[in-house]
Amino acid sequence: MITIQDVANAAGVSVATVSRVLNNHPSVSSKTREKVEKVIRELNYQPNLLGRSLRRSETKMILVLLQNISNPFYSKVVKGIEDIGYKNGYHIMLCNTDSDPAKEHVYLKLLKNRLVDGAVFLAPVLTDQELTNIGENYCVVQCCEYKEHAQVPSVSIDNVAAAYKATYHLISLGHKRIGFINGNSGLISESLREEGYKKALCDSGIEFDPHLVRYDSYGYRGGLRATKEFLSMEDPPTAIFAVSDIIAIGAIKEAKESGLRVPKDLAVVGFDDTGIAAMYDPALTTISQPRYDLGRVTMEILMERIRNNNIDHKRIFLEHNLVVRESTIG
Amino acid sequence: MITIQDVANAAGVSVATVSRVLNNHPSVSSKTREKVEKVIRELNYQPNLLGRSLRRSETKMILVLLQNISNPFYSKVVKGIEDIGYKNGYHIMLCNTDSDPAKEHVYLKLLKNRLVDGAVFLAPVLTDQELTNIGENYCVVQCCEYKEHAQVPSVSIDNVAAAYKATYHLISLGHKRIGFINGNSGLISESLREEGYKKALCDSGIEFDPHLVRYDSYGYRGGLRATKEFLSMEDPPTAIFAVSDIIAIGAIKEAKESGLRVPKDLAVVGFDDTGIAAMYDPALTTISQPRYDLGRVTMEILMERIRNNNIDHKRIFLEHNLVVRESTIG
DNA sequence: GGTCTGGATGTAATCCATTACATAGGAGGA
DNA sequence: TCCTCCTATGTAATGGATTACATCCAGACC
Repeated sequence: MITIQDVANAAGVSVATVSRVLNNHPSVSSKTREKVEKVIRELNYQPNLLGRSLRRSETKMILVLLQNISNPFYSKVVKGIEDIGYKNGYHIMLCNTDSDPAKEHVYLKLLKNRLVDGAVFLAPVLTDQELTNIGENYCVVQCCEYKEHAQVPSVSIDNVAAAYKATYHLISLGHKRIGFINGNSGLISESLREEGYKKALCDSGIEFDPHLVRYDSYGYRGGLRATKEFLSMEDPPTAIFAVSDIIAIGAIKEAKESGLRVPKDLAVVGFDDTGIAAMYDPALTTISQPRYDLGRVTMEILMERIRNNNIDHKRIFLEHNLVVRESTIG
Repeated sequence: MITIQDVANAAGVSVATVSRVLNNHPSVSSKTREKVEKVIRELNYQPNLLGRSLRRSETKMILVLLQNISNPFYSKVVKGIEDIGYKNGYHIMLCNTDSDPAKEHVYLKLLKNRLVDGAVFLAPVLTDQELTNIGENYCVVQCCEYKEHAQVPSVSIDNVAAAYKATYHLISLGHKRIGFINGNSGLISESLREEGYKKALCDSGIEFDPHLVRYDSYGYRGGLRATKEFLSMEDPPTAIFAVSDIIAIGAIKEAKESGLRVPKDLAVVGFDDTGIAAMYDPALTTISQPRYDLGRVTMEILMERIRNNNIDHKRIFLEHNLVVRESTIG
C-alpha cells in the first residue's frame, strides 16, 4: 500500500507538504503542488481514510437504521437521506435491524466507536430513555417513526390528521361501518392513526365499535387474516382502512376471493402510497407521505447538528395527501 | 472521549495490559483482568474502532453496491449477505449507485481508501476491465449480475435455462406467439434470458419473430408500454414472458385495461418471484431465484477471499424454479 | 544460595494522515 | 548593508489501539 510517506519521498518533499496538497492548503507553491500531484497520479496514491479519520475524529459516514429494506416505504426516504448526505460529502450506511434490539445495539456500537458521525433512526426499537441518552452524546435524528418521550429531533407526518382524512374519505362516501386494520409493532404511528380513525368517526357521529379494529403484523398476510375475520362477522364492515398499502392489498385479495367486488362491496384505503398502490388492480386509494422530503429534511437536520453541534430536539411534521383511486371510488 | 490510556491510568496498569484484556489475550492474570474490566465498565469505555482498524488494517465492513434498494428483488439477497456477514463479525454498508458510474466510483473509493474490507457488486456498471483491476487489488464478488469478461467471482442462476423453462412453460400450454419483454440496461441477464427464450422457441420448432421482442426500462411503465405495442399488432401474442415481475404486472394491467382476461386471452410469466407476484390478482407465474442463497453464497465466497486471500474467480450457478400461478393457468 | 524458566506486565514502535510550531530563505524597507 | 517580515517548507507531536520486545519477579531446581 502506498502511503503519504511514499509520495513525499518520491516527490522529494515532506509528508506535510503532500498533506497540504491533498487538502488544498493555500500555502503551497504551484511548482511544488504540480510536482506532488504528478507523483500522486503516477503512484496512484489513495489516502488512507482511517488515518485521516482518526486524526480528524470524523468519518463522514452516517448510519441509517431501518427495520428492513424490503419495506418499500423506505426506498424514497433513503433516497432523500442519501442525496443530502452525498451533497455534504457524507456516505450512508444502511443497516437492517429486523426490529431486533440486539442488532440495533450492535449497530449503535458503530456510533459509539466513532465509525460513523451520526445516525438516522427510521424505526427505533430502543426505549425512550436509551434514545435520549444516545441523543445527548451523539448526533442522531428520528425519521417517520419516533419515540414520544425521547429527547431527539424527529421528522414525520401528522399521523392523526392523515388517518382522520382517510377515514373521513370513507365516511363521506357513505360508509358507516369502517374496519380498521392496525399493525401490532408498538410504533407511535399505530396509536396516532387509530386516534385519527376514532376522531373521524366521532366527529361524524358514528359510534366507535371495537370489533371493527384488528391488530396484526404489517404485511400481506396480516391483511388477509384480518379481512377474513371481518367478513365472517354478522355485520361486516363495508369499508376498510389499513395502516399500510400491503395490508390493504391483502384485504382486497381476500375480499375478491370471497366474491366481493372492490370498491362496490368493500372499499379499501391503504397508507404510504408505495409503488404497488398505483399498480394494483384495482388501484389503491391511499395516504401519500412525502417520502423523499421526510428523508431530505431529516438529513438536513442531522447535517446541521453535526456542523454546529445544535442540540434542540424539535418535532417536524410534513404535509401528507390523500390519493383517491379505484379501491374506494369505482 | 475515554481512551485506552484513561482506562490504563484509572486501573493503574499500562495500555498494553488494557489492550490485552480487550482482546482476550491469555497472558493476563485474572486479578488484573478483573480490575481492568471493572474500570472499563465504570468508565463506560468504548474502544475507538478507527485506531484499532488503522493498526490492524481491517475495518470489518463490507460494501454492498446495488442499483437501488427500491428494487424488491434485492431485499432477500441482502438478507443473505447480511446474515453471513453478521455471523463473521462484519457489518454491511449498503449503497445505491442508481446505475451511475460516477457514484459507483465514489463508493469504490471506500474500498481503495481502506474503509471497507471488501465489496459485493449486485449490478456493476463498471467495465469488465475496471472490474478485473479492482478484483486484482481488493476482495470483491459479483452477485446475480456479472460482467462476462471480468476476472471476478460471481454467483447467479443460469439465466439461459431459467428463461428457457419459462418460455417452454408457455409453449407447453399451447402458445405459439410469445412476446418477450426484455430490459434495456445492458445487464448480462438480459442477453442470457433472450438466449433462453430463443432456444426454447427453436427447440419447439417455433420460428423466432423479432417483432415479438421489446426492450424497455425495467419496471411497471415498461410493461405497460411494451404490452400496449404488442396488443396493437395485427397478430398479437397470446402470451408474454417478461424479465421482471414488475414488468409482468404492467403487462397484466395493460391487458386488463384493454379488456383482455389473464390468463385466458393473454398468459403472462414474470421473473424473480418477488413478494408482489403472489399478491397480485391474478397471482403471477414467475421464475423463483434462490435470493437468500445468492446472497449467502456470495458472502461466503467473499469471507473466504478475505480470510485466505483466495484469488480464483469461479462462476457459481444456483438452482432456480418455475412457480406456476394464475397468470398462466386459470 | 544461585541460576534458570516462564508468566505477567511495561515500554515503545507502529499504523497513516494532519497540523501546530519551527525554520530557512527571499523580498522589501531603512 | 542589515533587519524585518512573510512565504514555503520541514519537523515532530498527535489521534487511539496493537504488539514485538524488554523487563521483572516468583518459583523450581541443583
